[in-house]
Amino acid sequence: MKSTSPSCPSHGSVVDLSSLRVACADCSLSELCVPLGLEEGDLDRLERIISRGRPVARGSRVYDAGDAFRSLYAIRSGSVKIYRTDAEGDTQIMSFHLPGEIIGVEAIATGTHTLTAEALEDLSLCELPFDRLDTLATQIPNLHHQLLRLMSREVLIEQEQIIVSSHRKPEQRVAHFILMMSERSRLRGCDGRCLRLGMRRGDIANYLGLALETVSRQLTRLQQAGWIQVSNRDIEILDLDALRAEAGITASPRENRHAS
Amino acid sequence: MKSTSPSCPSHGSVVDLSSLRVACADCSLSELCVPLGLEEGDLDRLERIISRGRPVARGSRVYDAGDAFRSLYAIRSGSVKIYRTDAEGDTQIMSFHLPGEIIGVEAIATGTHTLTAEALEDLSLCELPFDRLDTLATQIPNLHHQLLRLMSREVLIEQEQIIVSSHRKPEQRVAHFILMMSERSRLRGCDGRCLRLGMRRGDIANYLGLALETVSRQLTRLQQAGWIQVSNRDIEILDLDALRAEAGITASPRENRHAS
DNA sequence: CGATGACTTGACTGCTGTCAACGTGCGTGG
DNA sequence: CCACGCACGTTGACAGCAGTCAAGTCATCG
Repeated sequence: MKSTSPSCPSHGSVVDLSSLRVACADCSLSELCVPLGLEEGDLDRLERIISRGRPVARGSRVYDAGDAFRSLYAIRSGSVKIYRTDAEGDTQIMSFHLPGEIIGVEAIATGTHTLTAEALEDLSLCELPFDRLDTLATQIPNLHHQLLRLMSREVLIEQEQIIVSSHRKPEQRVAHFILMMSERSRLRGCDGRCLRLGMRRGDIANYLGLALETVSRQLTRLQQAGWIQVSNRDIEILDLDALRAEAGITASPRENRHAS
Repeated sequence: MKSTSPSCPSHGSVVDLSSLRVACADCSLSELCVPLGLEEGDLDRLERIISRGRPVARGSRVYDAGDAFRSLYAIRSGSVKIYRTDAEGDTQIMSFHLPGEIIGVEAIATGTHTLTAEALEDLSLCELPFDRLDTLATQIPNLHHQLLRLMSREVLIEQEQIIVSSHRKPEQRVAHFILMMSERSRLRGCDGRCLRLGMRRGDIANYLGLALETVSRQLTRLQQAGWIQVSNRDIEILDLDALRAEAGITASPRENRHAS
């Protein structure tokens, strides 16, 4: 089962540390992040409240369920899994997040985190204190809109997940998962054909509501069909159209989901 | 299989038409709706942009997928199902909504409705033009917060649904569904022990990602166990604790989900 | 009162979860 | 540098449950 390992430069190389101090305007992720659509001066004011480059080691938490909600976080590098632990002690993974994405939104309503965000790899984050962000939003209409859109987008993403996890069969879920991650990688500037999954098979299975073995079997099935090339946690997409067909994707407004 | 029909006054009697013109402050649903937390004067300004009492006949649409997004709608009476139709023509029900709840939030990000909202019964709605609401929100910080919380709550609700539909077994899904609807009825002032479901079995099945027959079987099973009493679309809850146990509910922050 | 659609119940099949064994890669320590 | 151990991943066997198909019952409305 040894195969030509899909070797993409992707994010094996973490963001250069020297870049951690750059301004939002110069950040390679700025198009994905909050500043979108802001004027020069407004951007300045926003930047003043953001603290950049907070590092989080793999396995550590960005925030824990039960923590008071203080900030949103923008991921600069690394990836995050967000999960909920119920009273029985089962954990249920709600989402994975890649650089350029903003996490913490779900806590705005309650003021308390109900979910836990854990680093799948070493992270670097930008912290956006919410009270100040909120105050600023009342002064900068564009920022206000950006916040609303951010949350509305979250709703859309979750709707997609509801459909996938309640109406799709295992093969469709796995294919969809690969496509989704690929698409989001592409937004970050990666190839899109190649992706490195930061999470274990069990995490994927949990996220998709499947058994670990089912995910594994589907991956080998997709590989045997020639649609993808799997090597450990690296996946190369060989036949995008076939995968799309497999996922049951037709003409959904995909560009609206993780891009702005 | 004929049974003592659970006869609750609930919303068999629709809201008195004469009440449709009342101000938000006098509306029995005001605690569930936007005005929450607003000052006297602010409420006035908000009310001026709301048009009240738009009727929608059962089976008609409040908005259609593809429509331009113009307004949010608060439900005054009746119930709504919101669904998505994919390119294969399959419809997938995303949510049901009861009086006091606000629909349309998911379209804010894109500016276009991606879902269709259809009346399960005759409806009366309040329309909240979004551009004016949005403008007002920049002037009234509390309204701005209320909008954010509204959307964040939507995120929480959908998270719950993701968990239920991807991690729970059929018996848990059905039990959970009954509890959820009951809880939301209770917020509207109904008994909570009795509820009338406006939707068909097929709708419930679609929503929960199950086969129609599975829903039916689970309902009869719950009835045979003595937890509930089913009579057509009326359901009476006989043993709340047993149902909760069945649903796998333990100590989730339930009060944060549909209440403010 | 009949027709139509909604719901229930039954029989059966296929798929997915579970359990279990085996393979593989990686890091550690000798 | 190699050997070992451990965690992760894959593969196989099997059983149970949910989906499908089909028939039958019930409610609603003209």
